[in-house]
Amino acid sequence: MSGGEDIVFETLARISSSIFINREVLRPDYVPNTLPHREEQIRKLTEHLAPLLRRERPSNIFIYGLTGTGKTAVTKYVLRKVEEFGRSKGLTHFTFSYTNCRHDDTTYRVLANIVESLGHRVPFTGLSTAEVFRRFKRAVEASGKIVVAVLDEIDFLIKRAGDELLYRLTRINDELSKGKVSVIGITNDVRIMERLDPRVRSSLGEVEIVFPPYDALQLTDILKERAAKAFREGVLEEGVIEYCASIAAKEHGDARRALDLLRVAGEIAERAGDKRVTIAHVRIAREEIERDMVVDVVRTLPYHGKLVLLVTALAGGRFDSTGELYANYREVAMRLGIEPVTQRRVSDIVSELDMLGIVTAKIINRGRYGKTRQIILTVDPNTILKAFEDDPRIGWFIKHGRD
DNA sequence: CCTCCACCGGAACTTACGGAGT
DNA sequence: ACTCCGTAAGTTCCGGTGGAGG
Repeated sequence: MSGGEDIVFETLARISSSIFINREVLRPDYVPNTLPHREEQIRKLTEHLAPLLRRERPSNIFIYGLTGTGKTAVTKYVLRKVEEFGRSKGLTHFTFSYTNCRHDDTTYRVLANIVESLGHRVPFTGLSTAEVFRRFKRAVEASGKIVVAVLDEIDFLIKRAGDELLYRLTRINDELSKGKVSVIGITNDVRIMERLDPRVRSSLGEVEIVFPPYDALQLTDILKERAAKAFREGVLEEGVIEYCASIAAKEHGDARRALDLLRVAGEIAERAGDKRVTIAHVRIAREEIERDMVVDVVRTLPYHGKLVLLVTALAGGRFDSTGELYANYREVAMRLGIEPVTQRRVSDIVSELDMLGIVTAKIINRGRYGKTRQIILTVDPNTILKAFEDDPRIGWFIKHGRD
């Protein structure tokens, strides 16, 4: 037992001293103290929140930008600073609430989350939405504060639940005698506004802030700054940062991707006991991230989603029409003795896989020969097949079932 | 310039299920 | 114990639609 303890301590000491000083600064939810190339967005957001200090309700704000362009980081950063500033002046009449609508994509859960951030408990199911809304109003009035509700990835909420909640949130100030509500909506879907009721659109779009993607040079700046805090001096081989930045720049300037690559590359070097992080480590990291993503998607997918993915991988990762995919899918489902779902449902599953980024589904028009979607895997088909090995039925099928 | 294919994608509905309030 | 409600997966029905071929 004492021997085991020694091994643990020795291992920890060895590992903790090799590569990283603090790897947390490379994690996607870390909010750094400086955000390079986002000065304009920070200034704009701060200006529009400034009325809080005069006890006025800020305008509703809409924030656009692709994934990994710093929307969430900038918002959290500014909110934190405003809060600090307010507290230093002894101001307590406003409060922020942050909800990620990817996880809470229903009216009920968003409201419940805001209410909880105001310090009241809401059961996670069982009440009617109307009841939760009443509790929300009561909570705001009881606090008497200006509540700024941040709805991150708001497109998930709109797609699943429509814009009714937003409509009510933007109009709730008329119904409140004490307290006020402002909304900050964050989205990476530029066209989501088109789906909204015109009244919601105009009131939510009072202020718009756009986050353009980073280019490779800007990504390099960001990585350098974080790397200085994350890694011990001199462990990064020449060109590693630039390599991560160039990969991420090709994928729509996603800073999260770049940071992930750098962190995982460091972890791989660490596990291997290497003294420096090299470009070879980054290449391995890229594969490992892809593998983890696939395993994760495969695990959480509904059953027929798995089948669709399997069929696509078996076909070499590509279908030129939904009809072709569906025919193959039916075939495999029958052979597994599973009742196939309708083509309509498969069409939705393809959209879901597209959103997860594991396939791209491009609409193509073939004139007389109709309009359909071309489905292409974004990852190696073998990675998918490997990820299915643990599944009892599908794993068996891959090994023995096909001829 | 119009047609018409092979789908796309919105909407309303069903079924099964699990939790809350009373 | 019973009712009400939300969620998730799936179905049925159906009105669009971009562009190659006539």
